[in-house]
Amino acid sequence: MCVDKEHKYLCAAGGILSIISKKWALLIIYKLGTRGRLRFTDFSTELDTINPQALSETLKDLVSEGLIERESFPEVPPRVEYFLTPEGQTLWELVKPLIQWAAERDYRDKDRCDKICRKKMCHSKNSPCKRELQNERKNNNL
Amino acid sequence: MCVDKEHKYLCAAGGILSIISKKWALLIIYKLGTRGRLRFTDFSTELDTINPQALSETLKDLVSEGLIERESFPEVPPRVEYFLTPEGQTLWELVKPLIQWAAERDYRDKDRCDKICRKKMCHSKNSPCKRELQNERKNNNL
DNA sequence: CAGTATCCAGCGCGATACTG
DNA sequence: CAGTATCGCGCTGGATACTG
Repeated sequence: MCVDKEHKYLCAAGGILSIISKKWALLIIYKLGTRGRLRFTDFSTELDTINPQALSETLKDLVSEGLIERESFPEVPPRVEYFLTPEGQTLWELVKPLIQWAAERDYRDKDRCDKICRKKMCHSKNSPCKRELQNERKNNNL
Repeated sequence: MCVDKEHKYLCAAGGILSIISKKWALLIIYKLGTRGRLRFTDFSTELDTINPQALSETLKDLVSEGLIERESFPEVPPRVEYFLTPEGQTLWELVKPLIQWAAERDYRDKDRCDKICRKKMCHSKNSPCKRELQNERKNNNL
């Protein structure tokens, strides 16, 4: 596998992709990078109603990738915290400028942000974008 | 839309995701970043049998994102070249360290590369990985 | 050569209900 | 609280054939 150096690089890129391309993975890393430790439900509220199923899966993936760590406290009610591993922090340092670059692009082209919002981040029922869209539609149908 | 600064950042991340998460987009940028100008069929051979349909769509997306540019020459047979725009080069500069980081991880953990290869990069019929996998299976069935 | 047209499969993800 | 179980849809991307 990964027969030559070139192909190895492609594999590596593929590996990053398989991590990053999960819809919520980068945002989870973003949140942990800026906020520090977070609990399961923190993500639910922070990430604009990601559903527990997708969240659970993505967290597991990131844990098994060694990018975040899970610490559970033997309390009632249970408490679990997630945080970046050193390796995750390294990734975060690389991802941060990427997000900043993206934010600047959006700033220069305001329509982009809206389009992206609609397409990628506003599927969830109660997201701010979704509500705005629903209002728009209402008004258009009048 | 993008109601507050935080949400704007999430949108930006979503924008990056929508670009990057296309299976072949990063690799196209990688190839253009390292090779310079490339033609349509160059990608087909460079990228281990990506199919023309997916390639065509991804290229269009990247063009409409302003990350790459398409130049067609009025010749017979037709010739078309793709290359990074300045904006695309900026992205490439940000993506490069990401890929290097990924390559180093894979180097430390050899199994990772194999797994990723299988999962993400070896779907196409004639990829080196695919052929190796088929051989493996044959041997196991003996 | 540089694509387009079609058809189809897999799965990522959303919604919802349930549990230790 | 921190998840798991189940179901279903839509989109991405693969294979193949065709065209200016």
